[in-house]
Amino acid sequence: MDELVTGRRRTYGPRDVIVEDGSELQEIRLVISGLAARSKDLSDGSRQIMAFLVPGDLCDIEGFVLRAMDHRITAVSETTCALIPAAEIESLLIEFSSLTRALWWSTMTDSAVLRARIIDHGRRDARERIAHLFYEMLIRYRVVGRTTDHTFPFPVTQEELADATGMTPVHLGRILGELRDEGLLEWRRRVLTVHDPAGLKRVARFEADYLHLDRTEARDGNVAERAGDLI
Amino acid sequence: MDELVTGRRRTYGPRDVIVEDGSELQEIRLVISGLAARSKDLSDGSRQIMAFLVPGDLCDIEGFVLRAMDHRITAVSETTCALIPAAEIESLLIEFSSLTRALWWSTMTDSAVLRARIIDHGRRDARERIAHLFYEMLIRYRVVGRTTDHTFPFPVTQEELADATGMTPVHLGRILGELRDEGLLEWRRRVLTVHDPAGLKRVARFEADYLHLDRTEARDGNVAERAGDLI
DNA sequence: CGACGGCTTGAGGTAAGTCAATCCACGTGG
DNA sequence: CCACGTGGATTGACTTACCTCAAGCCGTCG
Repeated sequence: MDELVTGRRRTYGPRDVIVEDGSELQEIRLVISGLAARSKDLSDGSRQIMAFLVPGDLCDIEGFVLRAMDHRITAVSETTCALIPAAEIESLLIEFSSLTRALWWSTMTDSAVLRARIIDHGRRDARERIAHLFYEMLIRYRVVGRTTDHTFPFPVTQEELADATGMTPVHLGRILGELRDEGLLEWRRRVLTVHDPAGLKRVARFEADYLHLDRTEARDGNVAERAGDLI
Repeated sequence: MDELVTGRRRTYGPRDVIVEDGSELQEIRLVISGLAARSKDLSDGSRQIMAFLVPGDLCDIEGFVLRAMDHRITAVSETTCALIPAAEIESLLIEFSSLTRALWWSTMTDSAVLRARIIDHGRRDARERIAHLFYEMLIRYRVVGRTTDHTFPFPVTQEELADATGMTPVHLGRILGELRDEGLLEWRRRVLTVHDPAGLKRVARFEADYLHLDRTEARDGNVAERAGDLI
């Protein structure tokens, strides 16, 4: 690794954007000094910082493996990064078998989902969190071909759902009742039925980018066909 | 991938533990059917589910790469997994250069930190979250050799810190004042001084396992020397 | 039939949010 | 060297989202 960081460097001032949300990358950045932050700006103007990057941390391998960044990296204080050029990385990818690449890709998307969960907990209220989780699960079940409409078995208890969304079973139950009364969904007998997907997506303030469905390197290329109406 | 899943399988009933927290792994599990959850049980009896695993998701590559799991995986409904034996995976690792392995390891520890953040947000209050973040940063700065005592430059604004801990700058400021008044720490002029590391660790309910410091495959093996007193 | 696990409903209580004023340190220019 | 402006921190009064405890309900299974 050391030999890679001897190359080109770049220094960013406080609040400078190091890697833009949505960008496709030609190089990987390694923090040499300073402090940077992974963050996501939400539609309502709030922001969630998901991680701080200290010297020695890599900024954007996910952008490289997944093709597009699903969040932004900014300098907090003055920060200098080593730029590891595309060529160096490409040579790495060549040594990967397709299985290795699939594993790599899978862990990256897992992290992306974790980041989404952090945003949920940090900057969304109970309604939004529940809606977001349900909508995400709907898409994921669709993508793996476990359902073709807006219904799927979701065999968790309210207590488990509360543990996932970081709230009390009691409060979860209340909000669930609201969503039901509003005709958005029904969740009875361990089966979830989404009556109004568009409405659910709206209350969740859902953005699908973090699932990286467009570039699925996995076995099926027909994601659009399976979940296109939801994204 | 398909050819790997033709082998041995195992089925788990609801609430069965699929992979235990802290275990070292001999095989990787792939969810074939059912629903599983990554979760962590906290000392106060509460639990945080960090992700649901649907068919096609891998359970425990992190346990394989990082050596020990930092959380637990349980079946939610009846779940069957394909067991991919160690030998298959070892053969993968052989094709990795040490650089590839370093990258791999780095993304895995990143995910672990993300999971810690989810636990923070879901199951800890403002005090605990702030304390936890500060303590984690202290350790990370120590590990990369940026400080040797309990002081380090932490040049973020209160607003940024609030965005990271998922709260309001106002509330953050109040709690910060409490921690200061209690003599735990001081954070002035962008420099953090931890007066009482043990106390801070206690209010954070900090457990170091998720940082995977024991098995650092990175360039320095002297983590214990650098941060041993904190863990 | 009763028992049990899970869901629902209700009445308070508390942590954290909102809005807004004030304060303080620092930098800049007259 | 002081006046001023600015970004960030602090303080206060009030509101709200969510929690706690506790009782009641309902479907399932023995």
